[in-house]
Amino acid sequence: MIDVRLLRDDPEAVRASQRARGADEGVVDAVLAADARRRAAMTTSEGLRAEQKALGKQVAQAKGEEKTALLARAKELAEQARGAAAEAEVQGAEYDRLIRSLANVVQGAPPGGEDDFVVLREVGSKPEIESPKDHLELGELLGAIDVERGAKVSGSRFYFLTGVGARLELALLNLAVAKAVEAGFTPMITPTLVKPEVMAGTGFLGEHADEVYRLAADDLYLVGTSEVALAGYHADEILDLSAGPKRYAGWSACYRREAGSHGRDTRGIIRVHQFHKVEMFSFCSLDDAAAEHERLLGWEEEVLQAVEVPYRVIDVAAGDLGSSAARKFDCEGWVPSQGRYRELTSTSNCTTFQARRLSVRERGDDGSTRPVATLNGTLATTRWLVAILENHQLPDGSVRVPEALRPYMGGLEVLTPVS
RNA sequence: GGAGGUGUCGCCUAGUCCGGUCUAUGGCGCCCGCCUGCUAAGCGGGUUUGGGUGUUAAAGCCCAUCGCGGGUUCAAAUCCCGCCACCUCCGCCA
Repeated sequence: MIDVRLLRDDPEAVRASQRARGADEGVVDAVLAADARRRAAMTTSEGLRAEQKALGKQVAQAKGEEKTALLARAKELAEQARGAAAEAEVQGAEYDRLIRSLANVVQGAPPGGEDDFVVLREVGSKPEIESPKDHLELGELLGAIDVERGAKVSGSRFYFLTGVGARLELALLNLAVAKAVEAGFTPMITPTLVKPEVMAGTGFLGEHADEVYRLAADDLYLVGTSEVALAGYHADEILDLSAGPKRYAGWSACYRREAGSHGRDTRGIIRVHQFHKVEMFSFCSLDDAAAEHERLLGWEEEVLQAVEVPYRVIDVAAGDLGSSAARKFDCEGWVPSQGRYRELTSTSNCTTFQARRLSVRERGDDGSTRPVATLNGTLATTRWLVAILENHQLPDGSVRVPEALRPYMGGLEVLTPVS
């Protein structure tokens, strides 16, 4: 949810943002009109209510005939007040629906759609591999990935990580947690089922609602990332951020329906319904948010470098941002079998968009409250196994274990094919 | 799944039976001031949150807020219904 004051004071800024996203800018004026109606209805309703309360006090003290007369008047007023309150509620709900339909105001992202990203830098050198095997072939050789049985048990886009595959994922996630702890994050293991208001608060029930698994019988949602639970962690709280941002590293399973991506990335574990992720989440002051965003990106790059995967950093275009994000940087790892970069991390600055919906605030110097900024970023996911396996493969199908992961794999240096 | 209990403005707490005098009591903590070599004590004042109105900004005024949502009533912390969380016990169960 964006700041209604920004909308009133500078509607053109919001229209420009909507244009940059390729979204409907007419909503801006619809919200403004609804806001005016809402406030008018509220003033009427509150005035009547004040009158009613005053009269109520007279009723309490009056006696006999006077009381009877006042009571008659009070009943009439109560009826009017009820009507006005109902009208105010209708207008308020309409305003709420409209303002929640607005995406966050873009901040510095390049204009355009999915293909209009800007490459900020490329890091690491791509390995020279003659006819590289893809991650699934490697995974099967190593006894690390079993998609056939995944499909047997759960359907397409499910898999088992087996043996060294399971160990490799645990090693990767543990490395990520260790890095996070080193950087001062509080590690968290989060719920993966959340209430509707939390899911809505993070902005995932907007245009991407069909990506989310819902358990109708319990009215709960399966999270697509621990960002959801972490954002909700401080809902309805007033935080003290005077000592700096509150930083959490969430470890969780993530669930995605992948509706609308039929036929894309059907091979292997690039696009799956369930995976694991270590996610950074930061609550910080709005003033500090852009700098914090750079820091999150820095930590992502640190882990990518630790596992020795070549990558590039892109500044995601406005039209490809989620509704909560004002700006987003992705790190894309090199995938030799595809000869291209694929998304491995994504860090978003959601400014105050999520915090407003979830009511996460901090206290200003003057004692007033204001919404905080929230940011998130990927520190490691199951998908990284694709890049790790492929970039470190050897001609015989063995895979060199990056040094940083070895301590988490009992010192194992090379994964070798099982006979 | 069943029975009982609890939920009040940071924390503790009064009020709920019997609706209006609740503009929610008191203590602790915190903030401001006074007083006193300093500190402590003492004294006085302030201290939920959201919104509306107003303004250069503010003050002020108004509405809502006693776990959440409904209902009854001229009027609800208080009465009724539903839900949630926590505690105690019973049953069941990886």
